[in-house]
Amino acid sequence: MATDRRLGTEGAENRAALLDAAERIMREEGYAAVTSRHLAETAKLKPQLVHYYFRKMDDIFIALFRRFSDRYLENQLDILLSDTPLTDLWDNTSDTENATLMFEFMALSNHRKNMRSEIARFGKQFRTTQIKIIEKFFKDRDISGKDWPSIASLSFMMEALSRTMAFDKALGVTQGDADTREFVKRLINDLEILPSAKGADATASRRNRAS
Amino acid sequence: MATDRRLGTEGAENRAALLDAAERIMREEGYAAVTSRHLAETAKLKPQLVHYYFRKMDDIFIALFRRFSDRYLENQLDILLSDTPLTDLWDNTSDTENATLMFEFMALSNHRKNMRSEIARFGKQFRTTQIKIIEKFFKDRDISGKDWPSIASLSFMMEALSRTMAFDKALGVTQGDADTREFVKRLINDLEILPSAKGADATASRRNRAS
DNA sequence: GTCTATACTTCGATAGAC
DNA sequence: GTCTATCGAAGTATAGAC
Repeated sequence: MATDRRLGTEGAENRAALLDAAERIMREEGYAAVTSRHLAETAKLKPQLVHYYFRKMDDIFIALFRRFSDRYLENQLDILLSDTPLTDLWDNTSDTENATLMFEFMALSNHRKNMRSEIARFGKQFRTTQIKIIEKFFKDRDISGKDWPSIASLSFMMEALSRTMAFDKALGVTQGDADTREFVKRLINDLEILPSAKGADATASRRNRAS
Repeated sequence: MATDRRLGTEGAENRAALLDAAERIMREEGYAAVTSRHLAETAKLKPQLVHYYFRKMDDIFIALFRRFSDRYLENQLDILLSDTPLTDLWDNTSDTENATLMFEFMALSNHRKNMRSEIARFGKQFRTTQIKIIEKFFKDRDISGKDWPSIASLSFMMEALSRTMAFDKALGVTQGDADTREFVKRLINDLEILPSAKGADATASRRNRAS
């Protein structure tokens, strides 16, 4: 049975190298290309080392996702303090590199079921913060809902549009892309140009963001 | 080298059984689980038959995608003649089964590069028809753009929202989901309730679609 | 026209050496 | 604490039998 087999330490250099390699392979060739041998080769290490640092292949994906999501969520928190949170939120989700990787993780979760809960947890946490950011923004500027969709809905929409745009771009499907980007950017721009209720005039410090 | 090895005929029953099995595996376990042995087992056939009907594993995915996309596009064409094209378009893209499968194909295209062009071609064709449908709808009802986004953009947005909703649902991330669905449904409903310019009153024949 | 026997490649994993 | 020798299982693919 699973004995007391040795395992590499968390801080080890080679461990990080393997994670880096795994991330690269996932992005460039898809999760299914992350095999112990291919991974080792990419990291310029012996294949057996993969199983020294990660007992099972699953563990690589888990560790990699943790590293990815931790960074992502941390990054997202900064937006709470931003002057232009909507723009930042939009740019953050539109980033092709991240979107590609996230896409692979989502696909992976359909293949390795133990990844599901990890990803779902991240997704919820991400959306929750996102909602907080928009809420704060609306409150700061005294923007009321009117016939707008709810904040949660706005949050979802922003994410859906930017994410899909990133996916489509990767595939090469571009109809409606530019128009939508412009439409959203203008909407965001118009909203962010409103002075904050807190007193400080935000418009002065803002660069012109007409795309 | 690649000799004149035999190959099963297109109409063969076992061939269809293999495609069915492949589709099921893809949906339930992800594309990476479609291996010759697992596939054969699912279809209750000997593993070697896989390579009799599909010379390479790639060929299965190509054939499967063709079958899928042909049906999908055919289905989409019917919407052109529908009384309630927006609702149909929305429902069509929201369908979880199809969305899941499409998602897998997209992920697959990052792993098997020869799938990319297939999928991109489908994506473009799908979006093009979608744009035509909305164009026709707007024309029929004399709806003018005003400060609306362009038709291409509307098309993109609808697809993005419904697709993302289907993905998120599969993952279990639901914040903003219900609100958005309601928001879009109401929007669609309001638009479709307008009488067609062609004379015939469409509203009479329509069921009440308030979710 | 349909299927099987078989070869060869790659994968994940562990026990044990340094 | 780090790495290697090695194994059994699973993967793709082809030549040849029915």
